[in-house]
Amino acid sequence: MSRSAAGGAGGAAQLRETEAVPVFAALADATRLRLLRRLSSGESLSISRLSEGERVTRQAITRHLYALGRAGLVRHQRKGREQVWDLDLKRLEKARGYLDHVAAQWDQAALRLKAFVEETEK
Amino acid sequence: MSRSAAGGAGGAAQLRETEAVPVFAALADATRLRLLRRLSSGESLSISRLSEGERVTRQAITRHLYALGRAGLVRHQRKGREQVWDLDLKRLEKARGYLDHVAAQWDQAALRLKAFVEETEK
DNA sequence: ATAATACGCAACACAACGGTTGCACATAAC
DNA sequence: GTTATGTGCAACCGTTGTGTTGCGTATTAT
Repeated sequence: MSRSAAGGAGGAAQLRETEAVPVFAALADATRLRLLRRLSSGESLSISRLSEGERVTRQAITRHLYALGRAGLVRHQRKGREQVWDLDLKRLEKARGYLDHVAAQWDQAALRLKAFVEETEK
Repeated sequence: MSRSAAGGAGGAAQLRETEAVPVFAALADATRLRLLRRLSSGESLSISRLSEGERVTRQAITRHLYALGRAGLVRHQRKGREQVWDLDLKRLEKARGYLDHVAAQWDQAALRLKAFVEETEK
């Protein structure tokens, strides 16, 4: 275990949670998680390329990509007749903060629960 | 930063991602995040208690709690005329694994992207 | 016994989500 | 110039999610 920052001074906790919602929503889909994973290779990929192997239409993939984009996880860029997508590292790092924050919250909960049990068993 | 475990041997990645979906879906709501936070105190809370301060009806809260329950994050228990809810620590730890997994994936993506840039700038 | 509290169930409304199809348009490729 | 490829746009549809209201039932308090 051991998590340092994130849950520390719980000042901005409230605000962070609301900010985290769109991120979690974006991650709540298997197709989108796959897209993110493919983009994690570091290679920019076009919509058609990203549609290969998926069982849904290109249009569906396009929508998923924009969904990820709205959450700030990916960006796109025109390249000839193609539209290529990349991870947005800056925002991604911020999003990671949300994950860490929630994880830290759960760690603290675990500690508190253990304390509860110990006190009860006294 | 620096993250060690969690994403380590990325063998079960595919499987984990699908398992993670319901968890992320459960976290993709401000009300549910608040409920989780309140339950993180370690104290078992009834539906009525958890409804206090929220701007939606008790029924809405009930549904949110069951949504969290379906994702395996919380459990409930009958106590007289009340139904009290707790965090499900065991499952919670597993869910934390999902968060760490995704976070680790992003870290690796960052490294790959840096490598990409360096190679391009040669 | 009566009243207050805590909850369960069911029906309903509405918006959001995920996916599809059909077609138009722009850019490469030949 | 023609053809093939990659996208964009819009309409449409079924499902799921979120919230409500109304009412019934169980438990606790007085």
